[in-house]
Amino acid sequence: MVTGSEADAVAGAGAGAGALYRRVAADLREAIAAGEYGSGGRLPAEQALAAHYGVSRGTIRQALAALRANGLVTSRRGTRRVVLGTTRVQSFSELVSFTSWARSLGEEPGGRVDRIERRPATAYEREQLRLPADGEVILVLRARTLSGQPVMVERSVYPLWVGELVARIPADAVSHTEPLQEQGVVFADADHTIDLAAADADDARLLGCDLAAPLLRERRRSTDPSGAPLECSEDRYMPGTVAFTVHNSLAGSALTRRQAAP
Amino acid sequence: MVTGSEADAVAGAGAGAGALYRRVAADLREAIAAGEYGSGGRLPAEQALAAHYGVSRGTIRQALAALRANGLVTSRRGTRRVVLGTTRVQSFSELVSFTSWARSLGEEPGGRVDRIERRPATAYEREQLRLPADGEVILVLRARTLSGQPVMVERSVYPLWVGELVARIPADAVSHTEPLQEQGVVFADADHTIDLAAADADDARLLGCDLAAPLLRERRRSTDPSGAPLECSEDRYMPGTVAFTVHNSLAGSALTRRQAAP
DNA sequence: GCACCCGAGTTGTATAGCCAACCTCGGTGC
DNA sequence: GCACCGAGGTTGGCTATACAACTCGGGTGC
Repeated sequence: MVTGSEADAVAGAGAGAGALYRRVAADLREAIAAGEYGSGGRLPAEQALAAHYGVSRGTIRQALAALRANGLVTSRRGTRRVVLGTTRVQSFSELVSFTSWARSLGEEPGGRVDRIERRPATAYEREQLRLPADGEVILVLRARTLSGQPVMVERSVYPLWVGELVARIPADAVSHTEPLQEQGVVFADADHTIDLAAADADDARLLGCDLAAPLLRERRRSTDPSGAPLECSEDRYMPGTVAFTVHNSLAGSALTRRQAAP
Repeated sequence: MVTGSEADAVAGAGAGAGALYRRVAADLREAIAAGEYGSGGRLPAEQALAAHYGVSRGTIRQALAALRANGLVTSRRGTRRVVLGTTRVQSFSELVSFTSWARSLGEEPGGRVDRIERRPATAYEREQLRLPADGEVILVLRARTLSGQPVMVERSVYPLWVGELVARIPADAVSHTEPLQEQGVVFADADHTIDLAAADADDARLLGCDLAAPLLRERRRSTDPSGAPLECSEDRYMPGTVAFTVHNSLAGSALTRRQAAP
């Protein structure tokens, strides 16, 4: 947008997310995606945007910081911001949840629980889930499909209080995060580690690939808003079905390279 | 820190990076890494930190936003921040540059240019590097080692003005980004796509693996501070040598899942 | 003993203003 | 034609303030 002459552009953009700066950010995202400034084009100055949206410069800067973190625009002292790309940005739920990701692509996601077991936590799991020495966990092994095609095997390890909720979900439920959310279990932060793994017997059986076939592996540890560990999962994807993308920049980044564990 | 009673803790922490909030952030990072608040412990309130460091609450919030983006602390309305992890955070250069990453781990990085060619850009490269229809590029194929062991094959495609600088670097130079930086070529933003690829003849020869062996692939597009494309690279890692880690949260994230290209 | 409510503490959002650092571009001088 | 300089425009950084929204624990009332 940023074309009209009135200052109520934000109100006109609809009551999106509550915060003002989020609505401004969403509007700018749309404008960029629509190619309103072109690729490599320049954004209006902060002051101009502030005047247009009828908000303070601080609010505009908050909105622009979000766009910058997503790799949509550059940002350097002395020059107007430059459009880097028009990449559509996915919401957090599309990241943590295979289901909402698939749906946002127009694909038909599916899932089927293969096995649930309750057992003592391994040392690794105790550390990740911050459990005591005699802590127990619930492991859920689940095959995930895209339009009927098996695409990923998910091994999620939950602390008991979450696992017991998960165990009550029907085995062929498409989504697990949605029913959990309804019961007040909210995923807020996640750490991901991406590398490569060889298919074991379960993977081969559920994905229909050979034993020891190479798979793209994503290990994930999720916490709720209070920082309490909710889940510790290992997902293995069939090659050629998904890729992970990350943006980072000089001014703060979330991506790191790591030496693989032995 | 946050233990003394004086307000000049920042000055005492040494003249690190110029900006105040960066120094505060660095100091808090250290304190967290030292386990000063424990894992799952609570940080002091913003006001307390502001008083301690002798800065305004706004500056403290800037510092804390950086920690939060790196997944070190949570952040929700109504409660003090909670320490999520003590993950060491790498600088941007350790991400874009294999060399500084390896050095920060105490490993001995190496590199050897295998081949340099100048050729017309493919359609994909023209789009990524924003080149005209008859644009040309310089391709550099390079093997990278860790303590002598071949670990990664790097295929970097540069626009001519960068490629000509790269071509002047000795074939066995350890780092390419450092000499480039000295000549004013600064990497500021990068988009990464991570998936899996099969080794081709070059990979097999340089890495000593079988043809079609599975490799972890990272495709990268880097731009300079003005948003001008600098590089468009495809790196292939031997399995078990590196993993990529990412943090994301409800409040803005850089990671996305993508459907693999056909 | 239990549910409820209220209030203190804390972070989120928004505003306003100031100065420094920096980039760009046009004009000047040679 | 070329190098240099400077003015204006723009973002980065920092401060101060105010209020809203939320968490959590303790006290009250039943």
